[in-house]
Amino acid sequence: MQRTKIAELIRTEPVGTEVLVKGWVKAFRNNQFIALNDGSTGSNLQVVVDFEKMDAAILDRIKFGAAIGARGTLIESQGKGQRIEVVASEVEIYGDCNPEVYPLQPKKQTLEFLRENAHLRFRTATFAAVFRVRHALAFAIHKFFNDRGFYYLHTPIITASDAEGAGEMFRVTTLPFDGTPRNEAGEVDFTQDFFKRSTNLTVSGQLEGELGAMALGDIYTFGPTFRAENSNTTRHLAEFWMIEPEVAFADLEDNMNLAEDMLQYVIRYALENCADDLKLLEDRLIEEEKSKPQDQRSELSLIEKLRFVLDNQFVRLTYTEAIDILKNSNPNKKGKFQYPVEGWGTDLQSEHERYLVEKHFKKPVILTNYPAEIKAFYMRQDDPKEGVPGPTVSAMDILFPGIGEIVGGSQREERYDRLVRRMEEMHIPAEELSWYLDTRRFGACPHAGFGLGFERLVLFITGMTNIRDVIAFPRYPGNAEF
RNA sequence: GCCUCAUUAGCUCAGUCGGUUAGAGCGGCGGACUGUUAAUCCGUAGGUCUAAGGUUCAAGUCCUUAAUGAGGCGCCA
Repeated sequence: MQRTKIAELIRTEPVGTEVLVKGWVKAFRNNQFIALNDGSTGSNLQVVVDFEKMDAAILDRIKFGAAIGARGTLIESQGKGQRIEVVASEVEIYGDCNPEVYPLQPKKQTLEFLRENAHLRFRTATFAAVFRVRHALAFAIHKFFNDRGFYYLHTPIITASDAEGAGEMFRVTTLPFDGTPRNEAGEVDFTQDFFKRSTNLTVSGQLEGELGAMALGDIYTFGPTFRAENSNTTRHLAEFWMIEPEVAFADLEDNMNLAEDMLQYVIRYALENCADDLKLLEDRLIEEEKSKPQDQRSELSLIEKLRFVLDNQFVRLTYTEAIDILKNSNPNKKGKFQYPVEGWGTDLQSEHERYLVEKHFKKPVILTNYPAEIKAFYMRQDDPKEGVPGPTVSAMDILFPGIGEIVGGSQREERYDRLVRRMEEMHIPAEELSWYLDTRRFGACPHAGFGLGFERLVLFITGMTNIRDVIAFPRYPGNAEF
């Protein structure tokens, strides 16, 4: 007999038919009622067994966590709390689960405990919901770009370019640590390495992405990204997934529109396709915040927050405008900022970004036209503008409440001379990036793109608070478990 | 990397001013009940108080160092 998934049964409710269901025991109440979950939905299916007729040896093996199959008739539930249930005529045990040694318990477990048992945490309702939503978001991103005529470009994971300055890199090598080959100058001789040169894991697919965009028009990447920064926060991972669209014949305005459309599209997709899981995550968040003082709780529920992002345009303002707002803000005047906002030209601290997003505007904010000094070499140099103290670039950062920077992007500097001059100023070796500069020598065009931290998006949409809880097996300083 | 806080039963936590035998809930185990919904009821076992050193007549409690975890900051997506 063909097994039916629980999500299918709940959707179609084929009352009166014989069904076979397979899943894991989430509860066994009253020696009679099995709550069965197979991962197809957060909802459990109630399987009713007749303990007087059932083999006692089987009955005894129906434990929390055990994998079982149950065959029987699907009926309208005789009890409250669910619409349908299966009256089992036969129960088969596939895998026992000894409660004396099984780390999980049918109770609330802390996220910290589950993080240490990441190999088992998919089995909890919260994490199953997180990973179903994560899947839906990944799918929605591909759908969004595909429907708009973007091509999914796989940029390399191993890269020889060390010139981006996007962060510390993980070295990739097959050279031995003991007796590492040296050249005459005493330096490590990378000509003997696998690639005959020094290589690292990628910190960004952008430069390669730009190459694709110069022929395919609109491309995006969606792949693993590695940063060897010693970052210990709830927003950073050493291995994370990044989405990087790159669009030919586009300027900063187009770039902002694309990013805002994409974020709203995937949030709408999640609301429409993950309603049950989002409700579960919303309830979890409410429960978690009960232990917090009133003023630290969220003003909006999770689903309200997501709808709010859909219903409101993101605020767009320049760095220069943001500095003015911050300078004149109450916390700045009263000395409440740890880093007082004094002048134009320094980077914003996360407390400043939080103030703008969470207190001043209370909605997502796109900050643009940052000082050139604090941004990457490839960003397009703006024309001087009245009231702006120094040179700026066509950069944009999208700031989300609770997350901070979720998107960072820019219009790219397509003018060869200006790009090369900027690289010289920033001591970036042009010869190493000659392939990149070729895009500016042959058929250059205005273009723009951005990077979206996928886990930060998942974090925002699931209402989880630690990025280590929205990726299956998080990698961060001191931890590469599982 | 810096700052703050934490570490007591399988899990979540309480433990008073340093003072006799370290407690609770959940979970486990045994039993009862049998239309339950975190099932309920009765009984029961379970502890190197993170580690090492120190102060003291006496340390879960005070001090030092370390490990691990959490949160904040920096770096950023």
